[in-house]
Amino acid sequence: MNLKQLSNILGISQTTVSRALNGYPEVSEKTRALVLAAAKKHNYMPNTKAQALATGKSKMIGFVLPLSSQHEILNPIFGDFLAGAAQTYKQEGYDTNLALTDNETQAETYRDMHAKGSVDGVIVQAPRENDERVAILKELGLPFVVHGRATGSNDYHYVDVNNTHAFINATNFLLDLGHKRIALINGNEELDFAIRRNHGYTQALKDRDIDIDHSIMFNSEMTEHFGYETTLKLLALENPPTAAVVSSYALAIGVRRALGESGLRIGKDFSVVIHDDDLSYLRNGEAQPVFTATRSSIRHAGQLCAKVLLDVIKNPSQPPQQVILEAQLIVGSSTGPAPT
Amino acid sequence: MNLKQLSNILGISQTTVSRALNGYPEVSEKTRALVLAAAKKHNYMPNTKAQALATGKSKMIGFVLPLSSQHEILNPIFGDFLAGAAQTYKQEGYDTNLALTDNETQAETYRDMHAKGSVDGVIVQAPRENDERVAILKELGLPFVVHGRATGSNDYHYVDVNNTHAFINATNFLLDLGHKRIALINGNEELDFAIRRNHGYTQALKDRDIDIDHSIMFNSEMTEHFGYETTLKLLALENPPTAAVVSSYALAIGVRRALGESGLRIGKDFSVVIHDDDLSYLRNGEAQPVFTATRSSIRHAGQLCAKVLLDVIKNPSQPPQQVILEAQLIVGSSTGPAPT
DNA sequence: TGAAATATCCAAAGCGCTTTGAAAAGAATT
DNA sequence: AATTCTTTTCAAAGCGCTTTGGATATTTCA
Repeated sequence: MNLKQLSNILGISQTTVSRALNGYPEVSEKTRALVLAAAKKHNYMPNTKAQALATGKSKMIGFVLPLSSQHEILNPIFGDFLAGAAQTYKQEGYDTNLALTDNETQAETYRDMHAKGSVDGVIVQAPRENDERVAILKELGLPFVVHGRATGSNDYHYVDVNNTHAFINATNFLLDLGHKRIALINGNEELDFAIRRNHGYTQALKDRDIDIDHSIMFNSEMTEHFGYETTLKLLALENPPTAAVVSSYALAIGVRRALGESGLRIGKDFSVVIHDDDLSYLRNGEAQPVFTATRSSIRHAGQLCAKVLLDVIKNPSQPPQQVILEAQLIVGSSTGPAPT
Repeated sequence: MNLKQLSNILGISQTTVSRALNGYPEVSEKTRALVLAAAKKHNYMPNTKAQALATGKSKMIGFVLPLSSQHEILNPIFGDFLAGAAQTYKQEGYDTNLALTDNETQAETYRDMHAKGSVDGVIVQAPRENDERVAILKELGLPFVVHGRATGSNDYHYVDVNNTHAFINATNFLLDLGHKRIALINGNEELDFAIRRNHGYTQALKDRDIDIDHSIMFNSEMTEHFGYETTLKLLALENPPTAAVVSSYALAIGVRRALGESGLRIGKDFSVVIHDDDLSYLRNGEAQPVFTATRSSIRHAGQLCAKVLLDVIKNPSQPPQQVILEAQLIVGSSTGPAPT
């Protein structure tokens, strides 16, 4: 069933049917009702391709998924973020288009998407220092918003968590419990959020005149395995830390495993504060949090990103919208006073 | 840059340019080379919408994500599956279209996608008993393949793991270690795979003349929390089991937490065999598996589903392609002889 | 009642591509 | 050299929609 057929059935021109469907005022309420009823009856829906071609808007938002760096992106974070974002798009009639690439051709993918006219806007994930994607998207004039921040320029739209502040808080929380030697287990240090978390951690220590010990600061892929291995290393030190700030729930699972195998009780012999993205699948407890954490819902971030992007699509030449979310400190059972 | 502009630049008709680009034989190699060079130079890519409209093929595969049932779908499994599938599509020039819906209108969403002409085929996830989606898609004539199986009819394309066999193996492994009382912690019992796993488990017990005790069989959402709670319940029984077969890694993390808090050593005091989807993000160990598991890569399943779907799109009226994958039993450190 | 204003509708063009059917050019055959 | 057969190219139609500009019907006002 297409427009032509529907208008034939109704004995009305395509123009009028189209207008009736799209809510234009120059059509009487009587015929509009007729049209709407017929459309529903015959289950008519406008062909999106034809619509896109005629209007010049594709009504699609693009996501680019890098394939090679599996751990960083292809993770539960992505799913939750996407769910939040897509949900928001949907309300405005936008669809979601996924494009996979290897890391090298990622920027190229944005260029292609634009050339092919398949999206009206895109979201940039996991920005790095001076991320080239930002430059390219600006050059193309394709609306975009960054989830996170790309250190370097600052004139673009983004939604980010205040990572620095979150990790200052996390570290302070442990310091207040009397911990003096606190490790950091963090994400890959090319990524902006990891850099900021490193900063927050060191900042908090400096503020209490505690020397930074780089041998208990770790940056890598945020896997369970890395959390596990790192914790074993830490415990094997001659002067092991009594606590750690850990950048994700997945890492923390590895930390807990290592502690368990070493016979240490979490929250008693060793304290852990994590950053909790509040993933719907991997919840940090239900009513009661398990790990003490700085929590910030990634799904909510997805919703905000989407909202901003839709706004930017509507009105492209507006000043940068920059949203900073504050993580909330929640206390679980993974922290306790420093052992004496 | 569009076809018209490009052909103007070249001084060649649109027809010839289009043919040159699409590899048709009725164009000389000389002009083809010219066209290709110019296209690359001006970064020309055909507008997908126009192409789709002209050809009647959208070159898009649809995924429907139910929103309300967060745990079951919006999880790492989905990400990995999608990555595998999308990777395969991409090789054939297909894009991925994501549609979110609440659970109730899920079938409706497939209908809409088809009416709007936005996809050439779809994948059905997490089938239930006599899943209505299968019926609808057949009625629409929209190519589809099911990931998993929808008990009931059997004349459709699917890719599935041999869940029954996997759980027979898992249970037997524990039985061989001398465990007599083995719990089952499994997914929601409306889902086909959970039903089959239940069958496999009971089958193995029956084969050894062990009575089925429904009070140590659990079906629900496969969350860490459910794993944790269930294990605490099991340990509180007057006659607690000495082992469990667990349907996912996430569940098993909860099981391990409960064991740890109860002072039980996993693989010594209590054995656990899991089903491991080999997720790229949540790996069950690296070189050495942590949990003893029946492993079957969900990403691989995604690739296979995609391959089948592309094949079906090309040749819609073929006999059902039905792929059954066998899970591989891998031995980790979560299992040991039954305590005496 | 007639002119002006307004409300309703429609025919046709155009979005950027593919593809048919025909024409032009070149090669092969007599 | 004239004819036939291939190869190469092109003009134009069509995919299903939106939208412009104009036509027709209806209402309003003098």
